[in-house]
Amino acid sequence: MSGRDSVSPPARTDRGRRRRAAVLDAAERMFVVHGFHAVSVDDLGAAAGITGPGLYRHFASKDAILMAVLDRVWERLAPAVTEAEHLDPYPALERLLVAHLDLAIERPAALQLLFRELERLPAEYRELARRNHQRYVTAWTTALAGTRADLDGAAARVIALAVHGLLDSAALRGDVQPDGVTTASRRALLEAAARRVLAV
Amino acid sequence: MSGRDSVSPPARTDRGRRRRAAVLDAAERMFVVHGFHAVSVDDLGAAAGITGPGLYRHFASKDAILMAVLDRVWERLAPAVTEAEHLDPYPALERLLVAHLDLAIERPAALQLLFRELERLPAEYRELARRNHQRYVTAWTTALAGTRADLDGAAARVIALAVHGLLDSAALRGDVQPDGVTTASRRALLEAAARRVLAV
DNA sequence: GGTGTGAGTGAGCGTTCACTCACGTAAGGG
DNA sequence: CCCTTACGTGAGTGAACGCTCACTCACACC
Repeated sequence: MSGRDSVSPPARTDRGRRRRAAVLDAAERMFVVHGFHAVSVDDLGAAAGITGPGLYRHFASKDAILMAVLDRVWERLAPAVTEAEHLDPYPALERLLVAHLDLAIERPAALQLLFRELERLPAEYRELARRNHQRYVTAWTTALAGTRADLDGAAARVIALAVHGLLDSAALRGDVQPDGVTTASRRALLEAAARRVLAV
Repeated sequence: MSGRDSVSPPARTDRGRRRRAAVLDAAERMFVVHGFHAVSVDDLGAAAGITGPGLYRHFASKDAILMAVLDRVWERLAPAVTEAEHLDPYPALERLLVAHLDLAIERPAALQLLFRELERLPAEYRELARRNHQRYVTAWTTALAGTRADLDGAAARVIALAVHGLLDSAALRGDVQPDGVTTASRRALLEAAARRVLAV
């Protein structure tokens, strides 16, 4: 992800940039809640304040909107991954945990979206997205296996994915269906739960 | 869930029953992996050995197939919930954990399907499904709050949902994208992780 | 004040989808 | 052996979808 041109005409004005961001915000939320196929371009446009076809001034296709959403998620994660790859296992794990927790609280389940809609992306992009996701999981697995002598690589991978599921889905459900828990205390609860699983 | 007639003509022959089960198996897997909207009735039929329209001999609609899948999941869970509601907190939590773990290993993420596709179900059925799901979460929350003095109800609910996410998504990813971990050891890893979060 | 450009609209095209219908077939009880 | 009935097919229908197109509007800049 990240970088493909031809995906959308670059925004040239402030208004264009704001609209583009509004579309991505709406798309991220709606894709997560309803699924990509269930959201029509008319729905998307309406949620962003324009008509459906108006989207095509900002994005080349409906697929391109999904790709842009995933790009934006990855851009939030990439720095932590790069740092983690150059750190010792323990600080690496800390860095990754904080990054994922931040993202899960701020953009609930955007990562789940990546996994869920992967199959329907254009083939070339899908490979790129898969590689990035694998890089992310590998960073977690390496950091975890390096801090827990009782886990081999395969087991560490299972645990890493379990932690992702823990963070993503709990954050998502709290977001979609408010449950009277403040963001701060949800964050604290999820961090504590994740740390128990990771044993750090 | 469970119980609605008019959803499908009742199967009258053995062949009919086998076909119905085959359709549900295929639907559960495909809906989880690709999402309800991305799976056409022709796809579903083909996966079950018949043509798309042939499905309408066994189910009243595509929605009815989804409902039947969810019914089947709930039937697996309902006994544990009923039992848990009449047990002390600790044995109740054990019972629920084992039931969810079994389901997560055997039918990965079928419960996630419930949550994911809830929005698009017919309204009356959606309410029923929501109530059942809430009953399930409430059983977890009650059992957890009763065994952990440090958690109030809202916090226990967050933790319960976190455990569900942990179990469901890790089991799903292991199923969709095999990772060289045996079912038995995945189960053991997930059980241990869940117990750490629950502190039991 | 005309002119070029980015942003947005409304109508409509081609395709895909869920679903219907008329018809064929195979199996099992009388 | 036939006749009923559940099962399955192939062709077809209406609706919804993604997307294109012709056009309008607002605003910058010479």
